[in-house]
Amino acid sequence: MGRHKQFDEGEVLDAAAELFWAKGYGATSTRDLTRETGLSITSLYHTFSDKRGLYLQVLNRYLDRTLHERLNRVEAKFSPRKAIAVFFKEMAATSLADEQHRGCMLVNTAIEATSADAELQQMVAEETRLIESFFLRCIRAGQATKEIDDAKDAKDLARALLAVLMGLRVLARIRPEKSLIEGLIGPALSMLEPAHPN
Amino acid sequence: MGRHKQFDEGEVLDAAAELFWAKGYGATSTRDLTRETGLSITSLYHTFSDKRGLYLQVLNRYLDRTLHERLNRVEAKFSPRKAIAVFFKEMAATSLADEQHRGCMLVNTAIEATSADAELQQMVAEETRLIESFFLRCIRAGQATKEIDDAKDAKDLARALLAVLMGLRVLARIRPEKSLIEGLIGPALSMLEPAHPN
DNA sequence: GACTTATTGTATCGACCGATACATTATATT
DNA sequence: AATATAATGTATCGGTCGATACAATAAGTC
Repeated sequence: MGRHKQFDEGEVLDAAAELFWAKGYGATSTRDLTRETGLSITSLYHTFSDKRGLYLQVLNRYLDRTLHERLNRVEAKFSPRKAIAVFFKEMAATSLADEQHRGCMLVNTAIEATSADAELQQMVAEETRLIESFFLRCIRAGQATKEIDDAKDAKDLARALLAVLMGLRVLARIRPEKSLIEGLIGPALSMLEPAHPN
Repeated sequence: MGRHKQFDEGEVLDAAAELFWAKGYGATSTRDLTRETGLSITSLYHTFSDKRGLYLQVLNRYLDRTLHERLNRVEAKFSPRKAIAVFFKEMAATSLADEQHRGCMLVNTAIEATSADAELQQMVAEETRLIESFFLRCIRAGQATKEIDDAKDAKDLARALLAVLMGLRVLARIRPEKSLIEGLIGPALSMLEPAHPN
């Protein structure tokens, strides 16, 4: 065998994520990446194939850490209704805590990825289906226990929640105001509430 | 005086919009713009100052035609509750009718514009406040006539509707499915409904 | 019709892009 | 220690970027 890597791959992906997340794929140059990661351009290409390969690994790492972990955790830990609420509250808190106002890397990718990169588009679309199906499972489970209004269509409810989430993440990037981001959650969650007498 | 322009400025802006809307600002080159508009690079720069100046004019024209017109029309023509519903339904129809799945140019700009262009960011933020205030006016007017649940906070309701709209436009770009885009509107509008007895 | 002024076309600038060639260095195996 | 192999550093490739210089052209004013 030969020489060992002198860097930690995870740390490099984190450093690259800083750039890709804040500036997007196109606006991040390979020079930017060498500066931020400390790696030479040769090592970058040797390890991650090319710029797009690096981006895909960065995005997958981001999704695992920011999204999948949260989805799994809240679904396992809370009642259906509560899981959705906690999910949104954590998303709001995470968004507001980011001083760079980078928004959501998935949403950013969704907007930047054109039809020229069908594979990436497909990946992003699939990820939103994952979120939608989380909402749908929670809603159906909650409807079974009357925790959630079962007069409403579960599929459409899940779709609406997905839209609220995407919107929250867009707004977090351009208008990272506590009152805006946190305020919108209440009415969104009220979609789930059973109708109550006046 | 000298020679007259040999092109219609509006047509040029429309042609440029095709590119900027579909590919974004950064991914559209000045060569692309000359090809699509038919203008020489000299005329482009002479007329619109530079690439960014052209983009700003394109965006403003887009907002006037796609957003402002619709806001003014539905608010003047329909009851508050109905105005919001028609606004969303038209947005859904417009989104689904776009075979190129370009989404919303305002949302696309919101995501692509980094803190490096504070002026553009401010412009986008201001535009979302315009939409939010439309929702807020409708909600308050609807609450006064009991057409909209007046037990809910009008500001937060408007914020939630804004998020749904942004989310709808994101989804329209990556998942332009009729059932998804149209389905999410029902639950979103149900946020406005007065609570009803079981 | 001479002159002025605005528009247009061509050719090109320096900068930066993603990517690679090639030599060098370091480490595991034998 | 010799050798094989992987990681690294430097230098640079051809291509494209946004923008401009400059000459040519056309249409207004006098």
